[in-house]
Amino acid sequence: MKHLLLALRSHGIQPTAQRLSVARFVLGADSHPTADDVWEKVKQRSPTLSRATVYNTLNLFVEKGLLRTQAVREGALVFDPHVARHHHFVDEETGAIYDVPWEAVRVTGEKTLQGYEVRDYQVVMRGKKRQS
Amino acid sequence: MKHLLLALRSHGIQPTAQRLSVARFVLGADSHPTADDVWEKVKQRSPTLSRATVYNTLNLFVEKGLLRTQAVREGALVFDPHVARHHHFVDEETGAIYDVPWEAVRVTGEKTLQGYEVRDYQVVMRGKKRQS
DNA sequence: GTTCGTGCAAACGGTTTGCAACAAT
DNA sequence: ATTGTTGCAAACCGTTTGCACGAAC
Repeated sequence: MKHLLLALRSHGIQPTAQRLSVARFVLGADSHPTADDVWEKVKQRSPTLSRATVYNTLNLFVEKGLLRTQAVREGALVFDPHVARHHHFVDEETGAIYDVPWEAVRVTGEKTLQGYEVRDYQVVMRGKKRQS
Repeated sequence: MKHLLLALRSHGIQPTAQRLSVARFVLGADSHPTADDVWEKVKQRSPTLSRATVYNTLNLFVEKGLLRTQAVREGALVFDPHVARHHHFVDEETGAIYDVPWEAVRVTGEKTLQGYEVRDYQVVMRGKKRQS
């Protein structure tokens, strides 16, 4: 997977075997895994990889702009490889988080809010996902 | 403060001294305190009140509909006495969370999202609060 | 005297950190 | 030789839980 290597290099991250393992899983997925989700998955292919390395690597990726964290789930941080603006839908029954395209929902009025300089925003929706 | 007593009673909560201490702080504030914030503040007036009681009390209040939790802050749950629909603004520098009235911002398109049954939503904005 | 609430300490889950071993340059 | 990376264990923070004591109906 050459593009992973390039993705890391272009963000100023030295590509090591461990970092590539983490990258392969987390940059691909459109789920919104927690750090421990990542660890569980990555362990299957690279059983010697430690939890600390996963956490350090994820934080590094966030720092370098490859990932974002989302404070959508209670109790744990989730990582999102989708760094462009988008909204979120949280299934209240399963806790699963889905990306909602930026254009699917429109927000108006945020620019004229007095007292606040809004740099970024997103709509967080909750409910039930239908069979699709 | 009679109204606190009534607020608890009307939600089916036996008013005790400890619960009233917690209620006085958390139902009034329009900050969005974490459980430990509440403990710190309440301890000043009621030094014997234990952390466990604060957590239990806050959870009880949430269960009974006096408070909501908001998954807006990373790493900790915040409590919000404002139970009606509203939006949030997070100051990126201080981490402070502000309520934004429901009517101040309008969202369109959320009803026509295919695949999702949206029961609730809010806009989460981030940026810098201006001197107001 | 039974039920409910409290306080303490221990346990817990998610995350960070200190440090020694280990590449890699 | 220096710098950066890893793995382990311990520490840490926010939260929950078990249990014995105490208050209230």
